[in-house]
Amino acid sequence: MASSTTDNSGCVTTRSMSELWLIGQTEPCLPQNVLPTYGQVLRTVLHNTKILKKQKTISYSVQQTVDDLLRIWSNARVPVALRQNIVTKMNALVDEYNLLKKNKGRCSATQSDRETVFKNKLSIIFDIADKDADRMIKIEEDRIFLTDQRGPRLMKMAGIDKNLTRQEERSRQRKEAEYERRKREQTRKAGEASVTVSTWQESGSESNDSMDSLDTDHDDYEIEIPVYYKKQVADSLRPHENEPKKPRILQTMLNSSDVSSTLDRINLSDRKFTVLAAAIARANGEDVGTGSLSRSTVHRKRSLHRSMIETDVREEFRTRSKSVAVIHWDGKIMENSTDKNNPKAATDRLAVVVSGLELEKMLGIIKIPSGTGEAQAHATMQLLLLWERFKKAWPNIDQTVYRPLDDPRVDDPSDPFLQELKHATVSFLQNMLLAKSGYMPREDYREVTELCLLILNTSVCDQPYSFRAPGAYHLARWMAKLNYSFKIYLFRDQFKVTPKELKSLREFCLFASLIYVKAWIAAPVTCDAATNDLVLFREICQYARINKAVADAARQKLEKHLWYISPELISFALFSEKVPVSEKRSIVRAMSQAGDDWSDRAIKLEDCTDLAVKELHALVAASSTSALRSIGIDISFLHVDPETWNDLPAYVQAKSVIGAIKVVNDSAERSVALMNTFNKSITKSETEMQTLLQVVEDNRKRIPDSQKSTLTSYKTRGSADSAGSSTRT
DNA sequence: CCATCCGTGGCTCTCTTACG
DNA sequence: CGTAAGAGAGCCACGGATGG
Repeated sequence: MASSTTDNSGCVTTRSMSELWLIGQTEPCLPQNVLPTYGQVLRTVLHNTKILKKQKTISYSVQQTVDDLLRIWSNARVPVALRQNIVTKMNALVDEYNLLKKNKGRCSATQSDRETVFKNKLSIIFDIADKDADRMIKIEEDRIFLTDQRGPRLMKMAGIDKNLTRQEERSRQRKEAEYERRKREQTRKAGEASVTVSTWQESGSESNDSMDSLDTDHDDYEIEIPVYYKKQVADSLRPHENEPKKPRILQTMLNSSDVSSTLDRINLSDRKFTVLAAAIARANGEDVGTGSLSRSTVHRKRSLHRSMIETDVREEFRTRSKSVAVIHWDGKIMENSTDKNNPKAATDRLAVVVSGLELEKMLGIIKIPSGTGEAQAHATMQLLLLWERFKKAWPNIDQTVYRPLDDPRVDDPSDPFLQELKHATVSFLQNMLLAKSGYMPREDYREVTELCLLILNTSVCDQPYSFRAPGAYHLARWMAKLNYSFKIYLFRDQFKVTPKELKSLREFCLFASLIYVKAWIAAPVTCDAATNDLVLFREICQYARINKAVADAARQKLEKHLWYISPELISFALFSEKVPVSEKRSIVRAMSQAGDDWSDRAIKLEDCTDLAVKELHALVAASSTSALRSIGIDISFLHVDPETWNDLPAYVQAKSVIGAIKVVNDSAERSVALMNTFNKSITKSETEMQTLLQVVEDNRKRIPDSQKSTLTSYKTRGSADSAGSSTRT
């Protein structure tokens, strides 16, 4: 606010000055649309005497206030008591207040009781109605109004509702402040004018006269102004020469998208930056009052810059040369901070990242909108609660005593399906563990593998397996879910779980250990993805015999994720070791029959019917060949028999290209971590969140560390900086 | 005169801390 | 150990200021 705190004298008052003990801010006049309360009357009386300091006595002020009061009551058409009685009543009020104030230092119970009583009294009506008023009032509406004013005090005159009155009250206060400001501004301008005159006429007396005529109150501030303007006038005589460069760091900071993006990156709130900006500007010798600086301004500017940077980043990404790129995604359950209706609900966030040659770009982090996503999020959240319990119980659990899966269905001799699965899984996982450790993408994969083997009652190594303590669940959602469930299930004897929980845990572990883990672990191998997915799909269909509900749910889920057997990617199967040569021949034949038509795009496999009995070559479509060609692979080997492909350099090279495409989600997981950091800060709106994440990613990329060399040389984004500031000036 | 900008108040929510 | 209070956050609406 412009009213400076240095003005301790004169007509300008500060809030702290007009603050009175126990009753708050003084009021220059009574409220016009209600019947005033004790508090309002007292505040007005004291305003006239204490604040204005016009040498008005208490009794004079009381008289004035009584007049005002009578006018208001007559507006309300309520008959009032005799004037003399009102004056007496008001004097008594002032006396009571003064007496109370005199003893305010005392800490006795009596005093505090008195204060409370008095405080309560402040908010009730200062009743000056005639004692027969109720009988005398003819209009029913007026009677209701008086009754209301004596009680809840909700009504206002002329039927104005409460909100409107509050607005009016605000508006009135604004007008008052504005009036004071304008008065000072006039004084200041008068000072300026007079100085100009005085420099011309070499006479200072006139300026004093003009100021006197304008305002009788002088203070330091008003006196200083002419000096300043004298300097200005003096400077204007020789312009562009000695003019001190006005520091404009405030504007520059606000208009710099670089500053804005850095703020986003370091997760600084609007308000904090507002304070910081003021401090910086002041350190730079700039008057904060001249520029625009408020939390709202900062908020708007940041929002603006965010969207600008985002469009910039997107445009840059769109126009850059395209090469082979892969989409990664990774999900995590987190609290849905951008949903206003239900902020505590869990949602499934899916980070989508595209990576390729010298390129890694986060496309966005989306909410999974589908019902299954929500249901899954809900389920996982439930599991998290269980997990929390388990974590607490962990220290008391004997790690050497665990019980593997003991479901009778596995050993059912009438149905060998599960047993076959078990054998396949165990041998697969053991191979996996024995294979060169480099194959394990990450440690948590290994853990899941080992847990799975334990579930299937297979020893992992000679010595007793040492379990990891349950950690934070910052893992990818499936990984986490597998991890929790396996561990809890293994120690189900030592950890209290409800029968219902146990049942669902068993179902989950059965399915996961026999089918899911195998597919999950094998998923990173690009070349085998197609055939793996197909096998997985078949297994799930067969699993319906064991548990139809689980199988159906899994199949529905999988049907949405069958990218690798979509027409465009099915050709990757040509490079798989797992696909028999005969099948490869069929695929090639199908490809040559289907032609090479890029226009028929099909990223997603639409038709899932009969998938369980289809072979890979049945999924080939027109875009299969062209997709292969489009990523820069020499497809000449297609004309040769698959038997001899491994001898062809073109094939070997193509295979390495395909194999190099990462299916593992490191980058996506980084993005998830990013999302996690900003989940509950800076913004609450979804679109802002998206732009924010883009901005932060961009900033992190441009400024990877805080070394001086980095800081001095990083490329700033957005040339609109200077344009922005110039338009403002 | 109108469009746009700016600052403030107010709302709701979360997180921390002090207190009983 | 639970709870109330307070601080701090984002965001929206509103009204005044301002500049073309």
